[in-house]
Amino acid sequence: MKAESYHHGDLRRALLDAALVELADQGVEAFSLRRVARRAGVSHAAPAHHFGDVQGLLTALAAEGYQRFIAAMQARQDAAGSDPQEAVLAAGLGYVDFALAETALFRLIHASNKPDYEDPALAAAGAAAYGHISALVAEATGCALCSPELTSRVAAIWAQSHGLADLVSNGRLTSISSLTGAERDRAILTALRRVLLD
Amino acid sequence: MKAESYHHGDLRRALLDAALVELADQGVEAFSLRRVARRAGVSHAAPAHHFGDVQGLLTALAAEGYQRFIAAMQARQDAAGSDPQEAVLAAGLGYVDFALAETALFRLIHASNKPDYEDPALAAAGAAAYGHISALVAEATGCALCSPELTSRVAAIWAQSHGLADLVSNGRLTSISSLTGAERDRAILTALRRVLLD
DNA sequence: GGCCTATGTTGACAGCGGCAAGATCGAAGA
DNA sequence: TCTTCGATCTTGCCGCTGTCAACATAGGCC
Repeated sequence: MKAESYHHGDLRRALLDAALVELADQGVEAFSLRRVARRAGVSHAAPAHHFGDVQGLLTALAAEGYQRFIAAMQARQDAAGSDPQEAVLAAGLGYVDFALAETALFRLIHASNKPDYEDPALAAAGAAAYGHISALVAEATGCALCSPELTSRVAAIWAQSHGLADLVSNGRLTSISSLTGAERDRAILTALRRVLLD
Repeated sequence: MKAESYHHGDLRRALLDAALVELADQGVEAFSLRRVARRAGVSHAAPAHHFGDVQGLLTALAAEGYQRFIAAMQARQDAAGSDPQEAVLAAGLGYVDFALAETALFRLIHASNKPDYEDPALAAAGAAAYGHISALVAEATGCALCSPELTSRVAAIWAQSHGLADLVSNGRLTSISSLTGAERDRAILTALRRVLLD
């Protein structure tokens, strides 16, 4: 992990970190691979050896994004009680947390076609996120796994969480995005609770 | 409206039309101003005289997008009965219709920061969309206009419609996006009905 | 010790958005 | 009717981008 040598040591990791900063700074739409390389202190063509092209880098970044996304939901669940229905609501709060804290990453995952979603690692990461929510809803509703009833309920909960996260992080729902902290949490919980759970 | 003359006649309109095609073809992220100009059969610098820069063009396009968006909701409402609650559900269906039929335009409006949302025309178009839904929910719930109760309910309905539209148009909710026609409508309605209206 | 491959660099290319300077046209006023 | 003037459109340039090919370096394996 030498700092100044010709070979970097862990350039792949360094590029991913730089890309996260670039993404937060510039957003998905203005993302520049050359700027990422500059941030990492490396020539503009170096990333190609690790990610192929810009799509490769964004695909890897999206896979990491899904992990952070799940972690954000899990963090709220850990803070909440063990009641299954509370867990669903907590996950919804975490969903919105993630959209607000890492908006660009959220958009990369949910509103961009730059990543390659056929990529196995990315597909797996996405499936893990779906599985996470699905399991929560299954517990809260008592629906059998893979039952039509469950998928229908998951769709409703997911859509509500996602809609809130997207609208609030974009500033489209000013009635909520103008709030902060506990007040915002309360407003989001109110909306989440409007979705029938049982 | 001469076709082959040096001066186009209505290049502004022609550019907007070409931009709609470009948007549908390439998506927001790969949108190219020069390609729009080529589509319109005009030099690459011509659009600048009508829209300033690419942001200007996309801003104008987004404003038109909002009108189409409202029209899509209205179309479903017209097909539905006059019951206020049915109207809300119909608008939700129209919301999803729009996201599926004009995905790129939907993304331009809801998940892009390329347009300038400070632009008065665009801000007005966006406010009109909010007002449209808000009025529907007010009628369906009997809440007073501008009451906190109403804004809270609007948030819930809006989020559900938006979440469904976004997830389905992105193919994230395969359980719904794999359906078509009446089957899909039914699945969406089921999810929409899970949001409490009264 | 000597090669070999992974990992870097440099330089080129076309396409992009934006700007400046020139060409063309339509219309308004002398 | 003629002329001038401003709006509209073109051409050409700039720096930026992503990608590719050719070359440099270094660490590991025989």
